[in-house]
Amino acid sequence: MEGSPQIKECPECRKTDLIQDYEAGELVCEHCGFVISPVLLDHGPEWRAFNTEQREKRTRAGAPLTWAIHDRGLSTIIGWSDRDVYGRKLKPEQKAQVFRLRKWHRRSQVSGSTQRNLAYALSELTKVAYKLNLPRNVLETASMLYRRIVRKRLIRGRTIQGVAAASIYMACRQCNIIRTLEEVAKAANISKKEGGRNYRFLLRRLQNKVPPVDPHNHISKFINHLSLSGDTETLAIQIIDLAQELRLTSGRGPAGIAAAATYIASRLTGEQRTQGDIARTAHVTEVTIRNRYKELIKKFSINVSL
DNA sequence: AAGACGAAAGTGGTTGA
DNA sequence: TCAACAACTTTCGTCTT
Repeated sequence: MEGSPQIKECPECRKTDLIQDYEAGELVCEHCGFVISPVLLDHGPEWRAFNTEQREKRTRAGAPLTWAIHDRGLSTIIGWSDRDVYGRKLKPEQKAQVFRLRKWHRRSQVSGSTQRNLAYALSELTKVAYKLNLPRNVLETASMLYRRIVRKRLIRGRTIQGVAAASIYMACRQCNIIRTLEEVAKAANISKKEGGRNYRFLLRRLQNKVPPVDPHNHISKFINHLSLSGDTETLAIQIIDLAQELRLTSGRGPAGIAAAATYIASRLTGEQRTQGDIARTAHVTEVTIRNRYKELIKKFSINVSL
């Protein structure tokens, strides 16, 4: 994997208050809001330490443990050079022994069809997560899900790509990272339809409780994309709060609600964006935004002259 | 001329008999 | 398995700014 150079300061305002926004998959300057890089990779360990004691306890040698590699990243590899630890050449009989060891070591690592399947699937998960700029914990969650699916023998009759995409999507939902089914399906090279089918299947069989998408989670993404101000964001969030209180959100697509709230907020703060612009970032149509926001302003009776 | 509006027909999925 | 249904989309002609 090619390494991206570590960016330390904002190219816009030269400040170093950079924030890693994993939800949007972006590196953002806290000072001026400049989005430095839309591609963000998490190279950190899988744990976090909040004080020195925890740091000491958790720090350890070796790569972080991960669910995303079939043996959890715990492998030790037998080296290929025929020399011992002191760099001396091995005797012929030792050489033969090491050769046999290597052979069986390699065979034992990925053994059996389930293991091979798992290894392939987990690399597939990693690829998809990488394409979608997902944070580490989503990939870990997806990998865990996939392991459960394999254990329950639910793969039969389904493609690895399909199940992998569904796992990723479910993991996103559980971690409150907003990615549409369409985005995930595209990254996994399958159709939205197939992704949806697999996802529903998993939902039924795993009996996972997946919280419905909260419209709030969409807002910051929309605001960023449309380069709107914090005021507008606050306002949009308030609008959604109100809408939820008035029970205007149930049964409606959360993206549509969030888009409508963003639209109203943008008009109220005078930072107008067209319905078309918002529709494109929200992946809904103008008509849906219109329907939602008509409903909203009717019930709100805050008939600000929009 | 661009954007907003709304009617009408179509789509894909859910539900309940 | 099928029909009814709700939410959403697509398309298109009209109105508003």
